[in-house]
Amino acid sequence: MERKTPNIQDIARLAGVSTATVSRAISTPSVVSEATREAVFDAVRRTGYQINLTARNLRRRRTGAIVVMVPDLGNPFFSRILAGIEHVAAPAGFSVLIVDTKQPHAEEGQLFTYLHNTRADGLISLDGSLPRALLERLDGSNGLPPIVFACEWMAGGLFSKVVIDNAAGAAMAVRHLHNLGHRRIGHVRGPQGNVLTSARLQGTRAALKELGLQIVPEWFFDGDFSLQSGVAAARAWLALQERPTAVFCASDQMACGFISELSMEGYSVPRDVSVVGFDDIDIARRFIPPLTTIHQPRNDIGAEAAKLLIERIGTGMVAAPAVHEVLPVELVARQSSGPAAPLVPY
Amino acid sequence: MERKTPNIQDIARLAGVSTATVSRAISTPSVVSEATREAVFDAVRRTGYQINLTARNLRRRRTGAIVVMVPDLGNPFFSRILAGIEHVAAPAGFSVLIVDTKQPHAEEGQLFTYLHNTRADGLISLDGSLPRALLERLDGSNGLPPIVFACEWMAGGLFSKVVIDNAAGAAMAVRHLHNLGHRRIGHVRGPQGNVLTSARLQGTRAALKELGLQIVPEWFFDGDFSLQSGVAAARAWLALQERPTAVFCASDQMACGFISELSMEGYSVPRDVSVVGFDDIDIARRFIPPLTTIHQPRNDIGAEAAKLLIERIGTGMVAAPAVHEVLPVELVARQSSGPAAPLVPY
DNA sequence: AGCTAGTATGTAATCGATTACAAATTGCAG
DNA sequence: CTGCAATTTGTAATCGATTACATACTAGCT
Repeated sequence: MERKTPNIQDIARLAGVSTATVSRAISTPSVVSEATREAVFDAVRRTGYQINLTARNLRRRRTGAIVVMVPDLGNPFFSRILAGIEHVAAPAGFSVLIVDTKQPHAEEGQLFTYLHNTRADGLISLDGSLPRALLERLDGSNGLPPIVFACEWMAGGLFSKVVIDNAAGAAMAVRHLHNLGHRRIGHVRGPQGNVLTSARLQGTRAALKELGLQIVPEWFFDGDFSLQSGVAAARAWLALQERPTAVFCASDQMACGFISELSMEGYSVPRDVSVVGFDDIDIARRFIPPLTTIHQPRNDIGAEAAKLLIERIGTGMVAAPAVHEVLPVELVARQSSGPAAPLVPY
Repeated sequence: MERKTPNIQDIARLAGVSTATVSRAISTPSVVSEATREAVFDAVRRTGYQINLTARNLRRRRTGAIVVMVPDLGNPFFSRILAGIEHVAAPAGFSVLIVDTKQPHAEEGQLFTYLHNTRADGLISLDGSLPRALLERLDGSNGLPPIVFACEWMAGGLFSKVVIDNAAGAAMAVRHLHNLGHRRIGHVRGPQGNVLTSARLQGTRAALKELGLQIVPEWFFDGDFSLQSGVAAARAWLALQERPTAVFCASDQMACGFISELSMEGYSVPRDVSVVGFDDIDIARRFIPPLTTIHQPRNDIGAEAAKLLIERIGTGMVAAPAVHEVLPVELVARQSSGPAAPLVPY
């Protein structure tokens, strides 16, 4: 048994060549002669040699890793996006490093070490609320790694991003409800200050206005994308004197929480109120009733973001213009939305 | 603007000391004099110097990263476990690297490069079906990194693991149904060959036997933990002449799929059949009806696994005996399970 | 003053690869 | 047989930190 893992020197000795040749045989086989190549590969096989990536990366001035910043790892919404990222990054030779930005240890100082280019060659952020100060120092300008946002983004358009048309999605949801005959439509918002919240809110407002429907402030409920906040919205809905007959929730999780709470209180969806979600998470089609929602291609978002980032890393990340990719959304009509009840209760 | 990021030499020059002193000022501040320390820190501040982790890691012969192997990143069951791992690993100075073992690129050869110690200092696997051949070469013996399994594990007890008592959990579920008066109890299995599948199946069988209930083969449905397989099990249940009055599903996802499909066919839970799940995923408490299930402390599982691994990495990973940690599960009774109907229909 | 112990710093080797440059070898045309 | 280009290989510098060892200096004691 070896005392330690073999290194390139050991291979060189065994194959009777220099380390330079070993390196070449491994990285650019075409430039070494048939015979030497075989000798080297044979030595590699015999020893089980594995290249030391740390050393290679040091010399090549790269890390072979990309960091993904996730607002909340516990939220299943992100799982498929991560899968999409991993699906593209791994074959391209990049490891995927994940950071939960909402963890207490992820304060500005800590985050910066992740962004720094000795840790990763690039960064994908699913969190649009990273401290500005942090990012201004980044994105290629100072030799620091390129950044791509996905799902969420930062105002200003400075950074590349892969997103969906949130306003359009929201408008689709509202129009769908309108088509079903609903004229009193409410909305459960995402968390304050979130870009998705404002985009979906704005889309909702615009569609309501366009359809000539009134915008009733009491019908706009606070939320934060979580199940629990959907529950809270349902309680608020129950407390209303005049209730909207349909509610568009800015996330499926909130829609589930909303329906669940109403159901516990003896109300039924869509009989008593129609509900539309946003995201099309896995459970949506199997919720009871199955959720009408705006489908987001989560896998593709992750994959596209990774593709974009890796491209940037490859091109020496010179201050290329930011790319803004917008992926399509579609309405998936299921059973949580139905025709509006006649104006006068039967 | 600098042409490139500053390195330790630049700091040394600026502070008027040697690189050795800079290194010491940063890693072990107590051994340098007050004055020098200040000079160094000042230079660091002025330049925005960030240590090059690749170089440090090369010299220290470590990577500062741990790899987590996830059977299916798209499955939300794993999200909280990842969060638990990240929560412990990040403050301890380890980055978390994730690999989806079910991706096509994750073949044996590829996987091995992840396991190799130039990539990571240790490995947490949530996948109990890694190729044996792969693992036999690992776990400290050859200077390769230590491994901890979490949730799933590999038969043989060679590796450390953090798990729950799956058989006990299954037995709790069965006993709960028995207490409610059910005498005809079925089970939806996990995927073939999975350790969780067999443990939960075995626990189910044992409890049935202990309670003097019959074990009817037709009441044991195939599944693979997914929503869709729960749907399939529901169809199988519907097709039966003699149906069990209660079904224990080996995962919440299957339980949701099962209930959902029955509901679409006009059946209602728990009126027509009681259902118990396993895992207590986030949506469980908000499903309709809220799911009775076996609660797994997913966050803790991840955190414990990370703690264990990091400990091992710290102690130079000499062939320490494998540690097998078993975390407690508990039954959470909600509304998907109810009293058995009287033997003769009303 | 002379000696010891302790503190602070510098010199240079080292981690394990990559690669610019030089040198050696081979092939072939003239 | 000579000369030149093309191919293959080796030498040694390099990436950016850490650390063993050596050295310089200070303080305290006899």
